[in-house]
Formats: sequence, structure tokens, C-alpha cells
Amino acid sequence: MVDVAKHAGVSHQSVSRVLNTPEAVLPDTRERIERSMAALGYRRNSQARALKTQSNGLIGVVGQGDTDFGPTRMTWAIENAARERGYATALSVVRDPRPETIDSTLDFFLSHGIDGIVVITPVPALAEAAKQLSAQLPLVLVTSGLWPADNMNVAGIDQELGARRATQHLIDRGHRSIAHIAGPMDWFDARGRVVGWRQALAVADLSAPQMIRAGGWTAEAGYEAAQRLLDVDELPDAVFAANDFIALGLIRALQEHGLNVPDDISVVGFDDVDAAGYFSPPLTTVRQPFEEAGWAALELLLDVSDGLTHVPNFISPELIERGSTAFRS
Amino acid sequence: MVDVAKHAGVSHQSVSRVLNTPEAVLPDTRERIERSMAALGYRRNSQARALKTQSNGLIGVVGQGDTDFGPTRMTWAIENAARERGYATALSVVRDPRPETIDSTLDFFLSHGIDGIVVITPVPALAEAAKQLSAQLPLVLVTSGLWPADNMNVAGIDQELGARRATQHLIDRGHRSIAHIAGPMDWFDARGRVVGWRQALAVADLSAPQMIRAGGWTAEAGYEAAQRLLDVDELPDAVFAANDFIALGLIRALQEHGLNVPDDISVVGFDDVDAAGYFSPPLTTVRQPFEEAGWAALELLLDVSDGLTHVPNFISPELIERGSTAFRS
DNA sequence: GACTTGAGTACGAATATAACC
DNA sequence: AGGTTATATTCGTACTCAAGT
Repeated sequence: MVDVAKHAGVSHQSVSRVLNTPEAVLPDTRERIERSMAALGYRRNSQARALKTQSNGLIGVVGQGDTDFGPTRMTWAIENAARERGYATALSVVRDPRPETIDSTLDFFLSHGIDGIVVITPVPALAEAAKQLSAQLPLVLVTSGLWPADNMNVAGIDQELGARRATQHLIDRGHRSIAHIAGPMDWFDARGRVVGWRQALAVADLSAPQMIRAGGWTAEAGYEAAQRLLDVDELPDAVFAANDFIALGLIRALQEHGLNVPDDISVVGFDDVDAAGYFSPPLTTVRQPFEEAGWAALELLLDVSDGLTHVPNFISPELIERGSTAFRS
Repeated sequence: MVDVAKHAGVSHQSVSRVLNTPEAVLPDTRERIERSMAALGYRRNSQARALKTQSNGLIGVVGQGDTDFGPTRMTWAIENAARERGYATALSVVRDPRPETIDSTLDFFLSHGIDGIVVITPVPALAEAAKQLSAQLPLVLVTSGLWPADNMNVAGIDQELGARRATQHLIDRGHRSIAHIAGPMDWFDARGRVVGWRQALAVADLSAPQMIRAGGWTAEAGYEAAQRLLDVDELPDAVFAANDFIALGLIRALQEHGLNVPDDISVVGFDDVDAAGYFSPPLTTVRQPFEEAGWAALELLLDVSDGLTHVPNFISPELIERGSTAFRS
């Protein structure tokens, strides 16, 4: 910056002004300075700027787990939104949800001078840790509507609504006995989907026949859970699976039992993963609007940084009908 | 830091020494300073540190595209390796590979004071842009072995070897006519797998019957490509699909044509996605060691930062045998 | 002389205050 | 006086160099 000032024959203060309040500099002076900047290939040092302004244009995203579909997509969406707004995105993945691991992760972020954090928190452990941190810096939680938002800023996708839509879709097709294979119940998403399923059944005056808990979000867990579903005497008309991969494992188990999907039993998934349209049969599922939710989370974070408060913002998912659901004969 | 110094009754320089060269300070002085730090809840300001040291502990990872399996997993793996080494990971996703988009992305990174960049570059466009940048800061390319590594530091997974193993697996089971559905040919990975396939066939003295090009990495693209495969008179014994989702679309198309997998035709995929074991039939595929490759990339980057040069490091993938391949009757 | 500590300054941009026309 | 530009100082850390034991 001093170099530029020297080159343009002005003081470094004028150069700074061109960068920050260009309207307070005479057009010809400004132009001369701008030419000098271009000539010297000047680029503003972000470290020095960060030191002075107490802000380095870095947003942290804390995620969990490996390659779970939802969190991954959400991370990408937030990165996209952040970049549009001129922020870089720092990533931190919590591999195992023990308190000390989480603390060290958040601490790691804190010590790297982050302007704000978006915590994608599928499980309570992360949410609790985030709660403590929210006193220290702007923080937004991305999770389902189930989290008791006491003083926390939350954005996300309305899991209950998605589950209601999935269940209602089955009800509309004449199914009366609609089971649910839930995801890992420590996940907010899993709980939200259970609640939505129950709500839809209650509104239609149907009882909730069975709920099987899958041990994970994978096809393997779905397959295993399906074995337990098949163990009972009376099979349901339809099953709402907590995600697409669980649905995939379920379908496989059903087929191995000589059951046809959707003729004997309808199946709905959740997520709309890329391959869902090419399962056998193509899977009816619920698509989550991650891009939109990512935007919402970032806007919320920026508002929080500015000291504004906000109402939680939950985006609505959409049902995608394919071949795994049919009218009950 | 001055506060800590005042509290401990020493100069700020001694405090700095405790942080950077603790052995150069007397144990009791050090202890007193450490107590003061704890008492005041002192934490070192990373912005100021970055300004002085010209390094802020930030590694950039530039990725491409949306949620393609490989790049995503690789990103996660690098983040993991970086954190173990004390670096934060900044993420930047290039959505469309036009030169100006790429330049602005890399520029964005540069202006955020990054110590080094890992570019996960599946396509030439990104690789070219990265090449120019490598003069300005430590940079490592993650890609397949196909990239002509002229002066570039490259790490990755050996795509050709993986493809050879997949093809050899089919050859070992008595297949003689082994087709390939390739991924998008602008991807290095896609090209590497084609080369590996051809190599294995050549070694076994078999001709390469057909290569169909899929328009993407999705099941949809695989399904569409399979239609073209089925259009010709003579069907192959087996198909090596460029990834698992293409294989999924292919299998679906084959089944719609009344063909049984693996009895009529064997199929091998690539990636070993979570659901692969629950396709119908469970998919034989090639598993890529992303964690290991992520480590390799980061180590390479740190070496490059230290001015060392390195030989390219390509990790070997592994074949996972499941039910989609059988011996030729 | 070996070792420990302190004073002073640089990093590069932002800004309050003063000087200029 | 009002609009521009310049001077001087600040942010928090690291590090050189000198002083003290």
C-alpha cells in the first residue's frame, strides 16, 4: 500500500480511502491511484486487514460424520451462499461426537479467527456444544424444527412437513396400515420424520402400527430393520422409510421375501438421492431443498452478526412421486 | 498478550517466548506466565499472528461440481488430514468450469491468505488454471495418473490400476467380450479407467469390443448409455461401468431387456458407494482409498511448502467382489 | 561466556486528527 | 468553512538486538 502511494505520489491514507470510501476521493486522484494499483499488481493483505477490522471474511461450517447425504449437500449449499456474499468457508468435520472432540473442533475454529459459525447439527451432542459457543460469536444452527430453539438461531428444512407429505401421499393412495422405519433416533432429522409420520396418521384417524428403528442411514441398516418388520404376523400396506438408502435395503428385503413393490407393499423414501430414480422400482421420495436452506442459514448468520434477531426459518421439502408407491387394490 | 505480561509482571516478549520457544524461558517464570494466561483466559490472536508470520494455518481445497462421490470423499479426507496437522480447511467449490469462474475462485482464495491449495481437479480446465497459480503459492493437484505432471505436484488414486483390476476380475471369470461404459471423457478419472480397461484387455490378448460414453456419472446417464449398448447385434459377456451409479442404470436397463445379472451378463462398477452392496444384485466394484489419498495430498502439500519436491504418489484401489459378477457358463 | 529477560520495532491496513487549499 | 489530503497511531504478535545476571 505504501508502494502504491509512492508510485501514485500520494499518501497511503489516500490509497486506503480509494479502497474503503472511494467517494471521498477526487475522481482524478482516485483514477491515478487505481492505475498505480493495477500497475503494481497490488492486492490488499487480508491478514493485516483482519487484524485491524476484527473480521477476516471467514465463515466456519461445522459438520458431522462422513458422507451422509444431507449434511454434505447442506455444506455445499452454505459454501455457495457464503461465496456469493464474499465470505470464504472453513470446513470442520466432527468425526465422533464425544464432548472433548467437539470442543476441540469448535475451539480450533475459534482460534482461527472465524467471523461466524454455521453448525450443521444432526445430533444433540453437537447442538449442546454449539449452544455454549453461541455466547462467544455469531452462530447459527442448522437442524430440524424439533430442536428447542431457546435463544438459538436456527434454520433448516422442515422434516416434519416432509414426513407428513410422504405419509399423506400413502394415505391418499388408500393405504391404511403405514409402518415407518426410523433412522438413528439420536438424529433430529430422524425424530422429526417420526413426528411428521405420526401427525399425518393422527389427522387421518389412523393408528401408527409399527415403528422399526434402523441402526444407521445405510441400505444395510434398512435391510436389517426390514427383517424385524417382516418378523411380525401382519404386514403393513406401506412403509415410509426415513431415507432413500434405508428404503433401498427395505425393498431388497421385501423382494427376497417374494413381495412386490409397489403391488404388495408401497415404499416411500426421503432425500431424493441421485440414484433414487433408478432403484427397482424407482423410488417415490421427498426432496429436500438444500440450496434454499443453505441460503437461509447464511442470511440468518449475517443477520445475527449484525445484531438482528430472527425467527427460525424452515424450508419446505417436496414429494417426488415415482414407481414405488401404488394405489391399494 | 500485554495484559498477560502485566499480570505476570514480565515483558510481553517473555509471554511470546513461552508460546513459541518455551525451552528458552526459566521454568518458574514460564509457570507464572502460564498461570496468568489461564487466569485471564488468554488466547492468541490468529490475525495478528498471521500478519507477522505470513501464514495463517489455512489450507484451501478447491473442488468441483456438486455432490459427485469421489471429489466429496476426497475433500473430507483432506480436511481430516489437515486438521490432524493443525491446519484449518477452507473450501471452495467451482460450479461451472469456465475460465473466469475458476480464476475468480482461485483469486478469492488467494486474497483470503491461504498457505497452500489442494486442487481436486477432475477436468483439464481446473488443472490448467491451477498450473498458473502454482507459481504463486504451494499447490498440489489431486487427480488421476493421466495428468502430464510437468512441474506439477500431483497425488491421487491410481485409476488405471483400479480399472485393470476390475477388468482382470472379469477376465479371470472367463469373460472374453468385455465392454466399457465410460464416464464423461473430460474427466481424468474417466480417461484413466478407459486406459486401464484397454491395458488389461491387451495383456490378455483380447480386443476391446465397445466403449459407450455416458453423459454423466449418474444412474440416468448409465441407463441411457445402456440403451446404446443394447442397440447393437452382439451383446458383450460383461460390462465394466465407470462408476457405481452408471452400473446401477445399466443393470436396470439390462433387466428391463430380460437379461439377468450376473447369469447373462456380469457387471463391475467403480467407487463402492454405500448402497452398492444393496443393489440388485449387490455390485462388484472397486473401492477407492480416499482417506489414504487425502493424507498423501496433504503431506505432499506440506513438503512443497517446505520447498521439497516429491514424486507423484498414487494410491492403489481395491476390488470388492459381490454378486454382480459370475463365471461365464 | 552461556543464559535469561526486556526494550523496541516491523508486519500492512484502517482511522482519528491535523493540515492544506 | 468545506472538501481533500497527509501525519501519526493503532491492532497483537514475532523477532532482532541489547542489557542484565
